[in-house]
Amino acid sequence: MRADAVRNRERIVEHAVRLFAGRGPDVPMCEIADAAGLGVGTLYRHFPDRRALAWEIGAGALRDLADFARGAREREETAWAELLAIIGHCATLPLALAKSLTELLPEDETQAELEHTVDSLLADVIVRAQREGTLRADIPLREAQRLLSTIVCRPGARPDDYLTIVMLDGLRRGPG
Amino acid sequence: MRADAVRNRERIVEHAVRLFAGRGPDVPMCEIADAAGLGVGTLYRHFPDRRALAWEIGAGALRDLADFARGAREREETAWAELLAIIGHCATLPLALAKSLTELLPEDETQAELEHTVDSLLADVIVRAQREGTLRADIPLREAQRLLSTIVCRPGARPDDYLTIVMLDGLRRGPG
Amino acid sequence: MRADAVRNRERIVEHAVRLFAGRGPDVPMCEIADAAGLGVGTLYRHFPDRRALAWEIGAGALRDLADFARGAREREETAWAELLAIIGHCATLPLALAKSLTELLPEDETQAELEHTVDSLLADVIVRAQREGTLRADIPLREAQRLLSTIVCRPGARPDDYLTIVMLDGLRRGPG
Amino acid sequence: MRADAVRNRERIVEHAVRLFAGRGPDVPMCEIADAAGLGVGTLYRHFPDRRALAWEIGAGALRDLADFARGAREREETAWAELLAIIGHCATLPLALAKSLTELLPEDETQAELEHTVDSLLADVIVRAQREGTLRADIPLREAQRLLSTIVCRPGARPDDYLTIVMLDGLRRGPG
DNA sequence: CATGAATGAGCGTTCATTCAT
DNA sequence: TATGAATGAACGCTCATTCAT
Repeated sequence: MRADAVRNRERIVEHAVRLFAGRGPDVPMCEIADAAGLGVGTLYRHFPDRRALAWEIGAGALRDLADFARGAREREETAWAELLAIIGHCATLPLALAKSLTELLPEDETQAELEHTVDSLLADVIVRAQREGTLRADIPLREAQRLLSTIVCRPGARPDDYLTIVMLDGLRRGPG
Repeated sequence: MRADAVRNRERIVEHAVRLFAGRGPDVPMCEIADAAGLGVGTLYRHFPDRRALAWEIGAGALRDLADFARGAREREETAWAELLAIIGHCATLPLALAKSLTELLPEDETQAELEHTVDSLLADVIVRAQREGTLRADIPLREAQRLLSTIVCRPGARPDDYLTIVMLDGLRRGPG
Repeated sequence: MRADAVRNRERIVEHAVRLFAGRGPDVPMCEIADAAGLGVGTLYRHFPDRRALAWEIGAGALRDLADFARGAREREETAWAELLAIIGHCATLPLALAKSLTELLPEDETQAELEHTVDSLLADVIVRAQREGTLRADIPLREAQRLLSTIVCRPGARPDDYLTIVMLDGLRRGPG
Repeated sequence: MRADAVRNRERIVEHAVRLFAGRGPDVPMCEIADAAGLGVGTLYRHFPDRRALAWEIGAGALRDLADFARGAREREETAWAELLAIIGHCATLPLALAKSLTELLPEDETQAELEHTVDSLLADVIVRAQREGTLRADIPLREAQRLLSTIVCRPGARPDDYLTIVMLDGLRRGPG
């Protein structure tokens, strides 16, 4: 792929993220193209339809998250610390956006696989944190996953906002 | 207003709630009309545009919430119990929907006033719960409001789901 | 017909004239009804459709014009004076409106007959004026009719405005 | 702009003139598009709404008129001859149409300017014709302008029809 | 490969007309 | 008889997508 084609693709994603976030999931495709300084045709060459573009954004975030989660395992001492790191990192990703975009659009193979990978990685940290006694153990894995993903996919989530703090306080150790 | 017109109006709102919730804020107006077994014209006679319909739904939920909050104050012994009751009641209202709908649409007088009423009522419970020592006091009022509204406006929020439980555990008494 | 029904009918025509004139031939029927302080149903009881209402207005003006033209013949000494009187009277009728309304709508029996009556009366004055030597005779009857009707059906026509004056100067006696 | 796009634009205007003239200012936009052998979308790409299309037509006529009036000044010997030439030329322009279209639609900057230009050019010829003694001088400039524009913006105006002839006879020299 | 013109299905909305109340 | 609620066809306009240049 030619260097400028790569640059174009990146420009598109970049501006799409900005516009989707700022103006909702219905921004006209041609505004995205305009913002990226390209013709619509070029946009459609890179992404065959709106779905593809949306998913590119979602996939990017999920890939990034998966990478980070793998790295965290090596960097951090405890599973709890991993969890904190992951939550912190999530705030830097357009997860709320990714969620709203992928919710709208029907699933496919790759999508399912990537989401599954992320789920597994999270499940892994959760289980280990519960085993090491830092994460309360009275919550079923499935529910813990949903809970964390809800927290982390809020629009405007920050790693140190009150909701996150309170939730972590509620999650630490256990209800006793 | 004629009896059947009232019934029609109710049918419209009812089906609109269902469809907005199930298919997002962009459901075609004519599908809403169809679902209610009416012509589009009838829908538009009752609600001059999509905004009006959306706001009817949002306003309905907020009014209900405000009524309930006032009632809770008389029924419950402690502010904490009030809070639990309110959160429980919220799960019966289409608040996530209301939020997503009103976010889309520009503000107006009544809207602002109603939202302000709800805010005040919530602020009131929060402050009293902090005073009585059941709600942790290290969270500024404003932030507590945002936090609660985030919890309660989640799509699919339930008064007894894990997220709510954990959050309440995190909120009770304090961080110490 | 009951007295109030007559009053209603008159009110409708009256307000229809005002609204057609002020807001063009597309004013919604229900605005006309509103303006007359009646329900649409009542309007439709009196006039089966928009055409009927439009034609009522046109017919009213034409009838009035025909009556006046007949009267003028008795009151005035010369055909030229009749012509002046008729033109003067036309300015008091909503002729421009009538024209724009009847232009839009397909012809019918009565309509044709009434228009024919008016045409005949005008033709009569024209011919007599040409005979008596006050109206230039180098204009074919048909053309003179069209010319006069154009002058007289202008929106905002006045019997003493410059266009009328100049035209009458051009018409008097002849080109020689 | 691509060559075929230019052609399309011209085709649109051309058919719009025909249809507006034949069927009034409310012809459905999609009929205009159909007549031009194009999709509605194409029509709307060239003219963002009905107003824009209407104004294109009006502006075209006014521009043409202004150009012609300037040229006439050089070509003709007397102001009266200029006037005749201008009136003759007007009959080739869709002025009645332009008038009916621009009446419907609110003013803007360019529109006002263009109309002002035309007014000035006409005023100029009128004043000079009155000075040279060929145009009767007992009509105020403003009124002469209105009078001429009424004559010339009639639907179906012809430079040699009786109304024009009579009016010119009425205007020549003076009332004496 | 990039462009942006063309397409047309689809949605929001209006309004003439009908008819239950 | 008067009313105004209901209807739905029709129109203006948008935008995803295609494809000629």
